[in-house]
Amino acid sequence: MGLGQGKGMGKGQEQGQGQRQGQAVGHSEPQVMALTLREGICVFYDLEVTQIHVLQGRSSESKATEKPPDMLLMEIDRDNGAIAFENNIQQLSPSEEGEGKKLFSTVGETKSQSCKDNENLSEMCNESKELEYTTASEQTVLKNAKTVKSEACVPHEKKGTKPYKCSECDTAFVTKGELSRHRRYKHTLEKPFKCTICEYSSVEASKMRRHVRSHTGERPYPCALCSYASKDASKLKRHMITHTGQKRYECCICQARFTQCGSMKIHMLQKHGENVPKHQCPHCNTFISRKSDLGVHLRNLHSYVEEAIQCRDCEAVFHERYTFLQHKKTHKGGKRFKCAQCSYTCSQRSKMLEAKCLFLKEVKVFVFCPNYIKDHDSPTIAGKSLDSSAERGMFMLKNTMEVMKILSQQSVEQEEGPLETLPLEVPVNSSEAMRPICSCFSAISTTCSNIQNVQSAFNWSSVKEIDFGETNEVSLYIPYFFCPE
DNA sequence: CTGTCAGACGCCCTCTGCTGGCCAGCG
DNA sequence: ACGCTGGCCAGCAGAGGGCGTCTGACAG
Ligand SMILES: [Zn+2]
Ligand SMILES: [Zn+2]
Ligand SMILES: [Zn+2]
Ligand SMILES: [Zn+2]
Ligand SMILES: [Zn+2]
Repeated sequence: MGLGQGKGMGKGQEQGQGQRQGQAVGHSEPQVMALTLREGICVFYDLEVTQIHVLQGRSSESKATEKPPDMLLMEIDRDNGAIAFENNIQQLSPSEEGEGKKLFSTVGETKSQSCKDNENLSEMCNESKELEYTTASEQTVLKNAKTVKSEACVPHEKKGTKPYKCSECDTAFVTKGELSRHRRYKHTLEKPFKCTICEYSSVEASKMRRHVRSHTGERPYPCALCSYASKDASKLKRHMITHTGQKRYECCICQARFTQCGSMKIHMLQKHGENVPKHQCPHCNTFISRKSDLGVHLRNLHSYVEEAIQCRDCEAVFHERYTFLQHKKTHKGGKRFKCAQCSYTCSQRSKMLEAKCLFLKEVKVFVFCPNYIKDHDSPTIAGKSLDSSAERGMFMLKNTMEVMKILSQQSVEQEEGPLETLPLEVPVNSSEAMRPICSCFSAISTTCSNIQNVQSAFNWSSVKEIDFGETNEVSLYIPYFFCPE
């Protein structure tokens, strides 16, 4: 028990001293999520920096800035509990932060503040020290008093007990070993322990042992209450909280409670933030607040579907759900099927079939990327000159589809070597990767009511006359409409 | 015996991504 | 009206960083 007490207390002190906010972990983005409430302004670290797009707010001052979005300003509107995010901020100095009030709390700490309840005694003792940094009126306390820095706030620490001071960041340690370990973590980045299976390396041997379990799947820490087993002890401890139903983290604005700190941070960002960056889908114009949800979106709507999706209203076939849904909309309302030979129109292929006004013809086309078209006034395939304007139109038609980049890359590689600027997300030279082309084209083709329109709109008249036979040809099905008569 | 040191252990933290329930919008 | 769908959301676990403390070996 003495151990536990000492540990908890030491931890609080250390983290107060460590003061990672300003120095920001050095090798990675600032990760500390402490919010410091000071004159209504909070510094909000640790926003996702991988986000793709920043939504423009209603106010035009949310202009693009060179500043990396590793931290944003968050202004609390006390009246409505909103937090406004801005891009330009000035960072509070650590001492300023120390004077601030923390916006985060844990339920346990709130209880320990009142110094009663049946909290684990040692825990209370550990946490009680943190109380002096908080006023009862404040809603929140940051776990472990993370932002508290000055030594005045660490009364048990005597000067001189940490004689080993880091020359690069002023952090002090009790032993030389701690200092050298700290230097490896923060400054030299020396990682003597290398994994033989992957590229991972670590500062400490124990970290390597822990890492190796991710390869072996070994789970030495079984839960006594369920079938779960963990790879390390702290994961099991975290898991056990799920059996108690305890929600240690509380949102200071709406008092919603959460099981994990990260959940609360996401909540605060998404629920109480304004101008919060969103993720834009690279394939469509959808903006999604969470990166993981964008992943779901990509899997559900933009992934290749092995089993072809057949449109009920026409011959179009799709391997991507999103394209299919877009296509379906074209059947809505308007009479998209028009006989090229008479005035008959209808909205569904089936009706056209009933009227014996539809048949489909297969044509083949080539695909080029914009760079290729740009660099080749007269692209050739199999020695045959192509109508560049027609091909250009062809490409422009398809340029929005990511998969076109794949094909484009393929065609460029054949003639010019790799193209460095186009990202690849599915394997090049994969026949599967080529299939969605049909879906793409089908979606586009629905904008034209007949082949004449298609030809005039995209200047395709020459396309179907070309003698094909190269690898990057694509079969398309163009609807022809005519009356049997 | 005592101090020092390296290695080991354990804790706490963050970031990340998946999952399934919820719910509003839409056909 | 109703079922479906897809974004929103909290729960949760995997992986890893950083550091306080313990422990055993060893030198003085
Ligand atoms: Zn340092
Ligand atoms: Zn490895
Ligand atoms: Zn369990
Ligand atoms: Zn809230
Ligand atoms: Zn999309």
